[in-house]
Amino acid sequence: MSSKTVRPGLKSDQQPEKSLDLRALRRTPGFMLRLAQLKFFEGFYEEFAALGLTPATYAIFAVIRDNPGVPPSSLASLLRLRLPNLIKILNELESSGFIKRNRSKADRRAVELMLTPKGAKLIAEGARLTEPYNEKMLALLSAAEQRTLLELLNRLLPL
Amino acid sequence: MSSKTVRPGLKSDQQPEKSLDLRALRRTPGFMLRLAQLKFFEGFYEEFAALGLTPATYAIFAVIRDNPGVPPSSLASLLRLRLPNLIKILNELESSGFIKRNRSKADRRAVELMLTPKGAKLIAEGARLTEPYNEKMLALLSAAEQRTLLELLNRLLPL
DNA sequence: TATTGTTATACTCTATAACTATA
DNA sequence: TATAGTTATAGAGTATAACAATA
Repeated sequence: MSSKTVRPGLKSDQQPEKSLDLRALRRTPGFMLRLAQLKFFEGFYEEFAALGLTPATYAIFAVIRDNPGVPPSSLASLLRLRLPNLIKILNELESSGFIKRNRSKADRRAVELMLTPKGAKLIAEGARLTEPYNEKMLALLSAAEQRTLLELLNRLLPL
Repeated sequence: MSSKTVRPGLKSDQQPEKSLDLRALRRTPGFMLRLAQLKFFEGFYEEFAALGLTPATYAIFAVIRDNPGVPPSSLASLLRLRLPNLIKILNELESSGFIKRNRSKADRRAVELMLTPKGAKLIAEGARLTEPYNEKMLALLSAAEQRTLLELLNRLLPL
């Protein structure tokens, strides 16, 4: 993976602001979700920097791994990426040798995405970092609470 | 507020992808948090489009309302915005007459942010939309589950 | 004509560097 | 010298329009 994808992220040395009334924002799920997502993404860049994986490429690799032959259009709608933006990422991943594009024989407009052995190796290495990464991000919650949070998010989002 | 801040968002007519193995992503909190945040932000733009409020300006207004005199630096670190990016938003809000900047008498480098009556009126109108908006976004969860989700997010994030 | 993939491109968001004025 | 605010600007993410190939 190219190293330019590794971002610095916000400095983590900033302690929570004191003596401000934040009750309104704390009761705002959308705001709290944004902060939570920032926390996870910043932690991701630190944890997976060595592999050059970003949240987007990690998800792309995982879906292709579990669904070989998935077309770009399905991948885009699933990951909530616009097709042209996904195509740009796929172009980089293909020219770097991580994925392969096959034309479908049934419908020659359609493209079937596959991991190359190099791509399969990369996502396998990434998968080994996933458990400790999630544990670090969720460390402030008990094991039961972690399961509850994940379950509530899944019910909130009809995937 | 300027109408250019109203964004279309993703089409909501896309039904969840069927017959794909998404178990890995469903067990990935970071990915689910991203989807949840997208859902809330897209819903926000629809709900608050008439007022011209964005998630960012809503949060800015709410913090200044509850903490009159708060300096831009505190606001930036609280909302996880870089100071230069916040300044650009504050410039627009001030030239539109929603906020006011005062120089601190104790330290003339410091700026104290206040809402104008026009700004106070706008966030008050926004606040009236907040309850039904949150209820719509969280409709797939029971009232108890909604409270649990919010509590878990708060514990995850030491504000 | 409609659909899949793709390119080109514009816009928004987010980042760093450098400047000012005060301390 | 250090800090708060600001400006300028570059980079990443995300949006639409238009096109080619195929159905």
